[in-house]
Amino acid sequence: MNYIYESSCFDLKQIADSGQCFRMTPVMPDSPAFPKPLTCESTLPAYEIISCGKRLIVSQEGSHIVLDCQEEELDFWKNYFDCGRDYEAVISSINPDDTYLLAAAQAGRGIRILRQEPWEMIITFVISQQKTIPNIRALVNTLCLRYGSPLSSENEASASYAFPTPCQLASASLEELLELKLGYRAKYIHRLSHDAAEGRLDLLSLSSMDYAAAMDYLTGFYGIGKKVANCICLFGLHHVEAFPVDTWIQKILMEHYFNEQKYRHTPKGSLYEHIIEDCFGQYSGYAGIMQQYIFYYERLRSNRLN
DNA sequence: TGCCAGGAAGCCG
DNA sequence: CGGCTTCATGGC
Repeated sequence: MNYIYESSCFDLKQIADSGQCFRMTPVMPDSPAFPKPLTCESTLPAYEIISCGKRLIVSQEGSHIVLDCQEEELDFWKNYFDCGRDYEAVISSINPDDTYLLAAAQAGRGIRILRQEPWEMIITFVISQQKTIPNIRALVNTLCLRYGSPLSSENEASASYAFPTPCQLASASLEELLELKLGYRAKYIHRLSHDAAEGRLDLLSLSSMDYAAAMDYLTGFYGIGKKVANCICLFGLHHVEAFPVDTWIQKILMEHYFNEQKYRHTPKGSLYEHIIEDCFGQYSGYAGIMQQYIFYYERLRSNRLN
């Protein structure tokens, strides 16, 4: 069934390119799942998304977002896209002196911070370390095909697969994971799967924690450092105050927010934290959204969006 | 054209 | 701070 959601701050392609979700699969116009266009001409991007074992076909024509899903799952998907938040207001709150952030938010004004499954985010961002985004996509997809459950479908050949549960992933041996070219991340994934399957990593409890507690909890596990924990918090637990610092963000902070004089006495180890506090602390409680704008913008300008 | 060094949404010991 | 899996990319 098709449902329409209206928003001027929503862009499927920007969301797909924003580096938070690696399972938005473009649906080809020749596919039977491709949505019938509202108007005759525009048949632009359509994507399939699987989350929590649910399936959505989503497409867009201007400010009309077409959600093709079961009626009882509509609220789930609206929540997934963070439809309860006023992104117009977020952008309006940007400090007018910060011209870089203004430009970034303008370029990525259709970005949403998705509410993805915590377990999927844990594994996805453990995989992400020292990998390119296309590479991450391929690896996550492989895990789903190999270990995930197919969703109910007429023909099995074109079935969509859910992200594997902890138990399903734990069924893979370390050698098996190494064959998938996961490299040194294989041992992290192997142990995390067993931790989750056997209850040492308590996903339910994790979901009830606030940002600080979740960071503390997550970084206690093998293979999860501060950066990955922040990504899990931001994209899996919707702690939008989380501000992951990767190599792109480091570059941006140094090029656009660093001041030689101001930080000349700041220890190198805490430099980024200080810059973030000084420049993004004013967006108290939602700085992570600004992080996404600048991350997307820098990659867009570098022509690195694939 | 072919090769190699540097780097990729980092983390562990 | 060195090491780590693999591999697409850019410079020479």
